[in-house]
Amino acid sequence: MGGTGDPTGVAFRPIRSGNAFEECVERVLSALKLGLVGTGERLPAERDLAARLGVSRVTLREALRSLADAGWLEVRRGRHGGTFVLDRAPTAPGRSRPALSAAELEDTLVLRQVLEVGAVEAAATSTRIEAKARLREALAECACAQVQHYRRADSRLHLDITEVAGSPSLVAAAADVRMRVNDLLDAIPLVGRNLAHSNQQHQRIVRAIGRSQPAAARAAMQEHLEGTAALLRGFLL
Amino acid sequence: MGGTGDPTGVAFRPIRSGNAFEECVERVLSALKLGLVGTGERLPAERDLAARLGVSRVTLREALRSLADAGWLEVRRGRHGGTFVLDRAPTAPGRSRPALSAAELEDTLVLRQVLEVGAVEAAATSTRIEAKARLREALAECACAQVQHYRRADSRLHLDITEVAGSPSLVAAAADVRMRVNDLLDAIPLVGRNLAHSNQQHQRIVRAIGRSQPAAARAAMQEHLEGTAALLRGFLL
DNA sequence: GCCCTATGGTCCGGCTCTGATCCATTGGAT
DNA sequence: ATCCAATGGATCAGAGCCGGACCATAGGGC
Repeated sequence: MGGTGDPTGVAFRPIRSGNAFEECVERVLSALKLGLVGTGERLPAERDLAARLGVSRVTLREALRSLADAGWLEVRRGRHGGTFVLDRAPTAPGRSRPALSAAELEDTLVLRQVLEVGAVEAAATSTRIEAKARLREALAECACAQVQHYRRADSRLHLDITEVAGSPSLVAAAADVRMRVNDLLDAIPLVGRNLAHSNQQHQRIVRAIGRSQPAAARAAMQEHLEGTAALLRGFLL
Repeated sequence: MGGTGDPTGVAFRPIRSGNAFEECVERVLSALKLGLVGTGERLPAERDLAARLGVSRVTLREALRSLADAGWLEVRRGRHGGTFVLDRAPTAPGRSRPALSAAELEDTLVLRQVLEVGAVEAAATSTRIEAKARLREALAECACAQVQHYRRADSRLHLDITEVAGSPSLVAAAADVRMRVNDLLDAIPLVGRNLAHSNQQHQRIVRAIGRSQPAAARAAMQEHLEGTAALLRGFLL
């Protein structure tokens, strides 16, 4: 598993992961699933969003259209119109994971481990008090989140933690791997018991960051991640 | 610096970093600069490489053409033809860095810190003996590398270390940030004194990985990175 | 000497995406 | 009541890119 011995595999991997339309759907869906835009909130105007994504408005519109058709978004016209996030997540079609190899799973888990543990350590050595203050809000929202919205609040909290480290590129990488992990988690059941445990660990992590204790933050995050890692290894292998 | 408070910045970042042609040039150039294909070696055949990069052959050819014009590559036709890597690196046009902000520098350095320190720790807990054996070769090549080729050997060694961690995605991320750091390093002088020091640290790192001592590997890598980080902060700010 | 194969070199039809322009709709400001 | 501004809706010419086919070149096997 892992390296095949061919060093060029890194540089010569595919440039495009899909066409522009698919990428747009993916990105907007990420924003929804990661809790970056909440229920009822409005996405940026089509012209703005298209510019931000570096994509033509026509292409973006197709993506938004398909997400609206799928029940994720609602589009309103007029003066204060826009694209709004609906509450009801579409009924996930129980598509079983198509033969996830052990190597792919390990790839995702190792990457997440490196990114999130490293990020939380950097966050604990950071002095961004505003960003740290935001963590307490996210922590509270996560603690009182309903079960069907827990994944979203959890992801948002983790990204807010990563944000404290002060590296936008790191946040982007963490968001990507987070989406991959979430896709895997969709395939296994979510038990309430894990939620309470998870919230305790979140609290420890945020506290360690607030007190600028890198080692404690590291340890807490490592333990936290080990939980879902074991869960995934157990269910998917 | 860092987070602007807008959480959607992560998801709504540009989808394409450039056109297909530019991306191809970038990728092949990475393979050369990171030492993934050595001097005199042959790149994959155009048809293969185009398929691997997920790009049309026409587009790839334009990229190879421009790299050949720039003196990086030589193209030969016929039975055992192909695209070969030339020895002489083209004379870098002394383009001064166009106003690198402190935030951008910190972004790159934090990301590298997280990725490489995390990777070396994962590598030290890994059991990939073949990959670990490769490290000693890379270490030796790096130790006896000529000054003008040092950057390449150094990059290759670091990527080989990352490879031991067993996560292809992690290697890809590390390669990206490595290129960013190399671009920054191009702007500052390279002193021979740093090289000897660097080689000692490399040795410590590889040894710790070989002996499966994660904490020692972490510490050695952290110290190693801190050196160039301080160098960059000093010269670029 | 002939042919076969693996490579680069060239061209073309068609698809995707872009950039721009204009239209349609809504609600607030005057 | 009228106008205006901010939004989504629609269309089109052209650029960029792709997939495939074919040609050109060199070396090795027969």
